[in-house]
Amino acid sequence: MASIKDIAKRAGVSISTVSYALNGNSKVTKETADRILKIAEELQYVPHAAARLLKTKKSYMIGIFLKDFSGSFYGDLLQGVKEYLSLQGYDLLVCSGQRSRRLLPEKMIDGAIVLDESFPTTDVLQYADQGHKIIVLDRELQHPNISQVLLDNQAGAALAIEYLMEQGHQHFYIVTGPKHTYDAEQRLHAARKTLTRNGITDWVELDGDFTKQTGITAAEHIVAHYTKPCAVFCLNDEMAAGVHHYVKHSSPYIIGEQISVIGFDHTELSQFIEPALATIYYSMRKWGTIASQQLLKVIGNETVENERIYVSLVPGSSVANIADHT
Amino acid sequence: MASIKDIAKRAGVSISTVSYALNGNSKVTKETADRILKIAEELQYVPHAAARLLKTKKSYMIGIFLKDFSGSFYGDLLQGVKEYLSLQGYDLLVCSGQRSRRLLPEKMIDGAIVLDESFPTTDVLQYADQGHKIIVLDRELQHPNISQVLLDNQAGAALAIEYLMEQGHQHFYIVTGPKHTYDAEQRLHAARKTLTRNGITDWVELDGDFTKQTGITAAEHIVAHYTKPCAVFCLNDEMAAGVHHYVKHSSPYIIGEQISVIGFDHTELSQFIEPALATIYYSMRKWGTIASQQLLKVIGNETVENERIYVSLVPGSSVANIADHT
DNA sequence: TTGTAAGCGTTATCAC
DNA sequence: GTGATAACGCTTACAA
Repeated sequence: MASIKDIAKRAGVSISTVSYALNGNSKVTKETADRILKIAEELQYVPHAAARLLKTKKSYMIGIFLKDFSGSFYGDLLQGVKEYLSLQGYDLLVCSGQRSRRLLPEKMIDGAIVLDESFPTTDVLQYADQGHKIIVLDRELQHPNISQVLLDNQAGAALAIEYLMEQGHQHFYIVTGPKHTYDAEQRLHAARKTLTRNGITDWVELDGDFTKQTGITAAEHIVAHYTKPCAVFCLNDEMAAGVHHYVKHSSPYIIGEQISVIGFDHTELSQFIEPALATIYYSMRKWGTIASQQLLKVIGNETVENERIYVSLVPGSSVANIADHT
Repeated sequence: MASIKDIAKRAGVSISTVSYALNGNSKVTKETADRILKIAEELQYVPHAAARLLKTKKSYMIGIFLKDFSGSFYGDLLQGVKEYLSLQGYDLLVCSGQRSRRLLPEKMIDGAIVLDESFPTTDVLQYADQGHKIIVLDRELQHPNISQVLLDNQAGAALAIEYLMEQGHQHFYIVTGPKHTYDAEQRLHAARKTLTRNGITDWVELDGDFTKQTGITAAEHIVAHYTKPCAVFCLNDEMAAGVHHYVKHSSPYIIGEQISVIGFDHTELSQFIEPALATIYYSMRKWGTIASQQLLKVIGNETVENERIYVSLVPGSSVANIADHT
């Protein structure tokens, strides 16, 4: 494990000269620099990241904190983050779990992107107070060292409900998401508001937690109490897939006829199932790109505005048009 | 940003006493230790990871290197790795891309798990030569610092082909995977061998690269040349989903009747589509767990045997039983 | 039981 | 242009 000291010895120069040469400092003559570089090559020299970091206080690594690694949910988001950071000379570390959160205060990473509701807000704020730069994707926080890049959940939920109404629906179910998570709460809030604003009172809320299983459980209830055509707004696609599956295989009803379903997130799954799931689309990749842009700006001490990721409706035959039937 | 120096000053002791207290060394009296701990708390002291690493040469971080973050493919694998490592006091960093590969030689991580065919074998070997510990999930390598945990692709492919034959099939397609990737090559090799061993010569290989799109392209070919019932072995589920989709929506044929399909990997998708996709199952989570167990053993300088992850057949109605028709 | 001091591998500020 | 040397924050003999 060669260090600059070894190189210095071999080249017959001092370690500072080696350091300069390695970092392309023009102080050192091209000749000695070349000689040093060659020796470094021979010795398979690799700088010791921790030592450099200790001195420079810049790791050029960014951490993104996720609740877990499950599902295909984050693939494109990560891809977006990674590509942008890579372009800017930063590395991405994907982290999950309590322990890894210490990477930020321990200064292993230059900044963090948080999409993990189990990451306590008090900790986020404390780190920010200590001068660490953070982008939050899952909560609203006002702090000079924190910036937000949030989904426009409210618009999405409104779009979903309005679409169902346009198709003639009047009887609704909402399958909710995990408590105390930003996206789920926002979606639920906007769905209620949109229904109410349109004078609709006939809706039932069923508990969900964004898993397929709770979609199935919700569907059991809906099927058991079925009396008339209804529309189900699942606060994410995964639950919508659960509803879809149960209705299709364990009920006499047909998705897109008696029972309509719409989801949220436009996951790959939603486009595979049949009939195709109506859902709310947004670009995961863009979300990631913008979040990382913001983070690097914050790190560079630029002031940034909070950003919002816009969403759009993807119609699907999982929603019946019953406008004529009313 | 408090350091042990600040704590020492405040507590009126030396930095070594602080260090001892912080690390629970019994040398220091409970009283002073408590006092120091309390001050550390007040000052919101967090150790500087790089400084500690520089001295101890142990980061207690493990890196797993993936080709990309796409798809839901790795979720359970990562979960398995993370959980085991966490139990053992290690942190997991999920990495992708060239730059991050330097984490290993730069000693930021104590070991690596590689599942990324674009990670050059020469680099892997070089790092191993330099004393770094590595587990490979995607190639066969003999080196004291490297251990392998490989899927039993050959058994899986044989199971798939045998299943198709049991169901009476005699006319085959194989949709292949990306060139030069271990899993794809192994699967293809075993499929050919199994067919040949059973005296079957009627099969056609169509190029694929594990994406849905190449499944669709393959399906176009199969449909265009359709003359008699046939069975398609896709070397992964994603392509099988592509075949499935195309046949279902853009051909007069029916999956599980004229055209049978079997995949590999037992992805979530495979169980959502209809008719359910026959496929080859293995536990991603177990793969991850075993890989991380092996890695920690290698790091602890234990010698380990290479491991294999076993697979099993998951029948599905995507495969027709045409035994009676022959 | 506590303090002193060396050292981990770099970078960076000075002299020379 | 090059070389000592201090410093980054921590651990750990060794001394007191």
